[in-house]
This record gives sequence, C-alpha cells and structure tokens, in this order.
Amino acid sequence: MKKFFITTAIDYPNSLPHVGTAFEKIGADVMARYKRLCGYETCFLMGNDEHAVNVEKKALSLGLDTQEYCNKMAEKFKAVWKQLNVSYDRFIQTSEPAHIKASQEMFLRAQKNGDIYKGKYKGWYCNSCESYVKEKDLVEGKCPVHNMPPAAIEEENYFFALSKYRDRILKFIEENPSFVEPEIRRNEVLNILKEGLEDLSISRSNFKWGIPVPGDDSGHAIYVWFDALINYITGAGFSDDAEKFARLWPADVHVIGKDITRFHCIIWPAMLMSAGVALPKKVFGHGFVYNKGAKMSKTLGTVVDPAGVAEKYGADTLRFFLVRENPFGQDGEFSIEKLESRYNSDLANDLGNLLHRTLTMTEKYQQGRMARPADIAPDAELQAKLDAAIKAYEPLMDAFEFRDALAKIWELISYLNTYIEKSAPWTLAKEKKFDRIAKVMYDVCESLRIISIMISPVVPASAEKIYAQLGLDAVKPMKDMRIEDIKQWGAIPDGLEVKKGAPVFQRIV
RNA sequence: GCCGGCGUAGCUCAGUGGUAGAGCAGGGGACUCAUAAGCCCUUGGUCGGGGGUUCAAUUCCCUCCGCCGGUACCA
Repeated sequence: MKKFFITTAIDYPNSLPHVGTAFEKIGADVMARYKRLCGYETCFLMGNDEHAVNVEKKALSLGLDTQEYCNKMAEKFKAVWKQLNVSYDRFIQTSEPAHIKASQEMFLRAQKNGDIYKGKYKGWYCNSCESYVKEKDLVEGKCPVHNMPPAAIEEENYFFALSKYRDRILKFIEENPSFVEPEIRRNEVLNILKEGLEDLSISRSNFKWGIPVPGDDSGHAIYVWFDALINYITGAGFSDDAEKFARLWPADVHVIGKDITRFHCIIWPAMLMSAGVALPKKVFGHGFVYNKGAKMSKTLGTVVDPAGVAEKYGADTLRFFLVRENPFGQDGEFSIEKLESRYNSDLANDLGNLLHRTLTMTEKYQQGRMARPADIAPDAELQAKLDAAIKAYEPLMDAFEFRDALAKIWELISYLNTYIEKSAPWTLAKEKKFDRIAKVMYDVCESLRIISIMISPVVPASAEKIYAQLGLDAVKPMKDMRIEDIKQWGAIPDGLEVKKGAPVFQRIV
C-alpha cells in the first residue's frame, strides 16, 4: 500500500494554540484526509515541543513540576485538535523516552561522523531574564524587557559542523525544485545558502529541563531546536520501531510556518546527512494568519482562540473559512465578520440551500425517491462543469492549493443552482413532465454526491451530513469513499430514498 | 545596506504587448422548489507616481513612493 507521512511543526506548550497555529494543523489535516481518500496509508504526526526555557518558566510560575505541566498541556492541545477535527495519528511529546533516545542517537551519530566539537558560544545574557537575548532584539544595546545592558557571555558548547554541509545542501535543493515550497521560500533558502553557513551551537550548559548530551557529565543539555527537529523521526519510529521507521521514513512533507524554513531546509537536512538518514521529500512553509493586519500576539491582544470559534460556529466553519479564504502558502486574514460572510454565502446560500431545495423537490415531486434516468449522461453543460472541477481537484489538492480546488468546486455548485433555475422543476410539475424532473433531480443529487466527497477533507462532518441526507448511507458508508468515487457518474441506485433533515448549514443572521 | 515580493473596482484577488476580469458587497428585475436563499441584469477602476522602448503597455525597461518578507541560534 502506498504510504503518506505528513508532519506539522511541534508547538511550545507555554500557551494554548491560536488560530494561526490552527491554520497549520488544519491545512495539514486537509492534506492527510485527502491522501486517505486517495487510498494512502497515511500517518499524520504532530505534537508539542517541551524542552524550552519558556515552558519550564511557565511551569515554575504555576508551581508545577515541568513534566506534569507538559503532560497537562499535551492533553489540552489534543482536546483542541480533536475539537477542530484534526485527524492526527500520532501526537508526540519531546519529553517522552523514545524521543530522548532518538535525540541522543542522532547526537552520537553526528559525533561519530566527526561533525560535533566543543567551541565557544558568544551571546548577550540578560541577568534579569536569566537567558540569552537575541542581538536583533536589543534596543540601543539594552535588553528590551528590562532596559539593562546584557552581559557578553562566552560559554563552552557543543557545535555542529553545519558549514561542512553547505555545498551538498545547495546542490540538493538546486536539483530538487520541489523540496522547498512555495517558490518564495525556496528562493530564500537558496539565498541563505549562497551567503554561506556557520557552524551551530547545539547545547547549553546547566539546563535541568532538557535532553542530556550523551557521554557528557558536565551538565550539558541538547539545545531545544536540535531535539525539536528530531521529533519527526522519533514519530516515525526511529528509536523504538525499526519496521515502522522503514515504512514511514522519509517523510513525504513537513508542513511548517514560513518563519522556521531555515531550520527545516538547511539545518535539518544537514543533521540527517550527518547521521546517514534519508532526507524528507518536501518542506512546505505556509503563511501566517493575521488579525486586522496584525500578527496574532498575546501582548497585542490579537489572539483568536480557535476552540472558541469552533464552539460557536462549528469546526467545519472555521476549517472552511481558513482553507477557502487563504492560499495555504500565503498570508491570510482572520475576522469573525469575514468568517460569517463566507459561511453564509458559500455554505448556507450556495451549497446548503442547493441541497435543501433539491431534497424538498425530490420529496414533493417524486415521493422522496431518486429515479435513475434511462439516459444517464448529464447534459453537456453540466458535464463540462463536472469535468472542470474533477480534473482540477487532484493536482490542486496535491499542491496544497486547497483554496483553488474549492473555488472550482464552488463553480460547479453555482452552476447547479443555475441548472435548477433553467430547468424549473416547479414549472415542469405543472406540465406533468415528471421524467424530466427526475432527470434534473438525479443530475443534481449525483453532483452533490461527488461534491460531498470532494469537500470531505475540508469539512468532514458536514460532508457526512450531506452524504447521509442524500440517502447514500444505505448504499455504502461515507468512510469507504475513495477518490475513484468522484469519477464514477451514476452511483446513486434507482429508487434510493433521500433523508432530508435540518439544513446542514443554517444561515447566521 | 543587500536580496526578493507586492501595490488592479468598496473588500479579497485573477490577468494579458493591443485601450481590463471574477467572487463578495451595493443597485434593479422576473420567478417560487428553497435557509427573504437561488436565478437574470447592473453601478463601479485614468490597473501606486513619473519617465522610456513600441504602431500600441496595466502587461517590457528605468526611476520614485508605499507596504511586506529574507538577511543564522526566532518553531
């Protein structure tokens, strides 16, 4: 069986996910669900990145044991993802034993390969922050939080010989145009590589909360991002399930935020090369979701809680809005006004009402049963719209162009409303042309069957409702639907009884 | 500073060397199966400013303005 291994970035559990984080998980989930639809054995990995100073600080501030705090947060994260219908297969915590083992193994492999050495790390240390302050964050040479000049500190750390891999990575990325997507991210990576690379410090001394550097008793811990990247192979079974690892690795795609492109496209490949592990096939850097033009941030008060939105509007509404409104590779905008507007126009008015009016007419004009027409082929114009949506679907979905795939589907939906209008079954009824009505109803219901399958990766719960109202549960469960089913016209059997229920998408007033 | 992207109708965006398109919003109309939804028609833009190449530029080149991203220890 073909496999598909997809990952998202792991998150710092010092606060709960916001809509921007949800954008990433939902985008990846749409891909995972789509690949399952295509018949792939799909593994969708996500998790939390726990070995961070901020996480430890947060735990301490709450008077909790760090591990205990992380475990609680992991449950909370999982609850949010479940609420958003994010269908992950494996949720990793970087504090778990398998990951500690994998990280140490990676460190040892790099060391064995001669890529790890001790060197001096120089940084600006703020005594009040009790941490290093990034040079670019300094304001007039002072710590922006405490307005104090930080101390220049030198620390002996382990370094990773990243510079050694520059040529190989550059060559790899030049030869594999689809390794980094979208294009803009690839260009940035190529630029960075052309400017040259320096080695990286990958440990910190005196960390209690972290993975100990193997074979070092001086209190060094592996620096957070080095162990964070390794989560991808841990999740695939690197340290605890060789068979699984052989099956899943290399990852088909790492879905990440555009801000961490460098880690995934340069450092991570170098680590893997050093350890003799295959490189992932693709890294996709998605855009950010803004709130009224501003980045979502706690301090600005612009954070939107995805669980709250899902609670009020339903997970599918949030999922649909994010995917329909924003190209996955580019930045987008979130607002409740836009969400409501998109919901009403696309879901309630166009799709929901189309289903509802069709089922009502089926009940009214043909006793709620479908009649399979003798001439099964749809009218030429409908056929053309169907072909356009179906042909565009797979290439667009495969390329993370979910927005455009949906746009094509909505062109079809829009046409179906026009088709009903042109056919005017209510007039046909007065003229007693019931064969023609049956044909129109069949065409529309068949189209809706196909549409329900095509939109199921984006709005899984609603797609099932549509499928069920069409009465198709009686034929085959929706979970058994595969991509082939969208190409097969005429699957609705003669005499199938529709199961009209409450409107699937009730208008927001 | 350097590299890259963007600036097109109220909003979100598409687009081409031959004097601009879609969706939403706004306005009007006919209908009634439907969630006052759907359908049809329609208002609306000197395509950021300036210059150049060309018979012709929104589309190519230069320049200016504005916004954004990258420019290593930020997941």
